[in-house]
Amino acid sequence: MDKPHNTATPTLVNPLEAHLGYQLRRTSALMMAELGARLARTGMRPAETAVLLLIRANAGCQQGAVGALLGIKPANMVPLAARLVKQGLVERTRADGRTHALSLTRRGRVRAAVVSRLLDSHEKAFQSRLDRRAFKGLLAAMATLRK
Amino acid sequence: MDKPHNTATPTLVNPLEAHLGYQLRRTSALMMAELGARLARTGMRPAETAVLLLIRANAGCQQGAVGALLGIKPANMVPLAARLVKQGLVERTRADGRTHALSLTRRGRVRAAVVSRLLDSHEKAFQSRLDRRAFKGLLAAMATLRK
DNA sequence: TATTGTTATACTCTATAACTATA
DNA sequence: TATAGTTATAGAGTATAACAATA
Repeated sequence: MDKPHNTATPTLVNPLEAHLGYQLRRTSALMMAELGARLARTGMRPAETAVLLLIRANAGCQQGAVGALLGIKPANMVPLAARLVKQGLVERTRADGRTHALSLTRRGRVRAAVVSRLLDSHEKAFQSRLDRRAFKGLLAAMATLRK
Repeated sequence: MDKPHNTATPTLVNPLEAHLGYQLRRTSALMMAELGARLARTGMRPAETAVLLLIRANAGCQQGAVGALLGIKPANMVPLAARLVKQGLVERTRADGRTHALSLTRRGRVRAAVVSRLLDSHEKAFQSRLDRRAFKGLLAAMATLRK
């Protein structure tokens, strides 16, 4: 009974296995990593992408409204929006003295089309692992958890 | 047709609504925030909690094995484990010249019992919003997405 | 006075590269 | 030569508090 190199790592018990919070975090992290890899060649971050697509769908919207919908705090929207403006993707026009209306520039529309396709194929890669029923159930369950 | 104060924020269209990646991220963030609030009074972070409970369930395990199971890179395990040791919750014993075996100290076991209860009530608060079928379906769907 | 946006700053988690020591 | 762990550093996202300007 000698004990040689102890080559295989012993399989550990994971007490978090059946926890929603843990599984949501791991699954979300996996998808975010995959998305990040796809977005890398555009130089855009996931958060910037979300904001860009939201502005495309809501031309003239306010910065704060975008943040509220995506769960991004006003203080964190500032540098995020500034980067998009700096890249020439988003245009800010003064709506009144304290509000900025956001719209895509021509270049922003081109970029949005690109990232939209990237995002769609990313989503499809994961959705295709689930049948329609499981997919709908997953979205419904998450909506219930958030309500 | 005058335009008064434009009081209500116009409801925006969210083109990410039906995206798994987006919903997983939002739902995960919600649960993490709730967990963070519960853990606040213990002074522990979510990641530390996960490691602590994993060590409790696998006394004598290696640092690298814990990281591998939780998806934490070796470089990031170092300060995390060091903090647990520093707090007197985890004990490192030299297994061979290059491996550390991790176990809970007496104080670590007490702490683990506390955070375990906190985690259970956190989980229960969310699981109770779903019926058993939806809960099982949710876990199964996430397992499929990760496989 | 309430709302919109801003600045500054800190925290948590993650990522990479280069390194040491041991098997 | 491969493995376990480490150091240093950067990045992404989020949080809070204090503030200015405007309605």
